[in-house]
Amino acid sequence: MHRPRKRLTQTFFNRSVHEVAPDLIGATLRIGGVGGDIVEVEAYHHTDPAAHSYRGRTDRNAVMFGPPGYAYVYRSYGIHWCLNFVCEGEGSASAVLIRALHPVTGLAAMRRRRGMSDERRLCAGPGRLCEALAITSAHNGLRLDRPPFALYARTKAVEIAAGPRIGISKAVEQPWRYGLAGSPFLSRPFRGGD
DNA sequence: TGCCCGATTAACT
DNA sequence: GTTAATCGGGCAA
Repeated sequence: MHRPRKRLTQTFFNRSVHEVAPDLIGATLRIGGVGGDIVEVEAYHHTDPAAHSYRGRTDRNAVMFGPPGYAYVYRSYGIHWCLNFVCEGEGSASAVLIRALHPVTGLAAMRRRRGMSDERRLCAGPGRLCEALAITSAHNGLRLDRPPFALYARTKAVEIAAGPRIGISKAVEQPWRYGLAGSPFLSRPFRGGD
């Protein structure tokens, strides 16, 4: 006998990104039944110069200005897709970037989509993760508590590492990247020994 | 309008 | 270590 895992709903996301981001480490994310456990994320608050929402609303970032608990998907470098979860109250325009997963469910589909087999690299990076889960602009603005999304709270305590975010040029020293300490599925290790 | 840069990645040397 | 792929936003003109 076991309890069903707790689904993450709007209540979970209706908090500061700096609370939600570390709480997502160890949570389970599946899209269309394919996915795994979140091992790396980054927080982007609207007052943060590195956030897309910092300079105000545009067609691209409009979902960030809506209610929490929705997916914000954007095109990166004109090539890759990146997945974010919108947080805080409507209009706060803050989100958490999902950077890496420990692949668990639907490994064959992920390997096929990625064109490679190494589990450690299937979802180790925001663009790679979206390719493995077949996330595109079609997912932008979708609710996270309904299909095709399925999100569940972590079931065990985890050791969380924090450090500077990756690939940005503003607010580079803010330690708003969070990860599962020691995980082999991170896009990059944390300094000081993940 | 034109130009530069970016929450990236894989394939190079 | 470097580079190319490729597109939306921001800003100057």
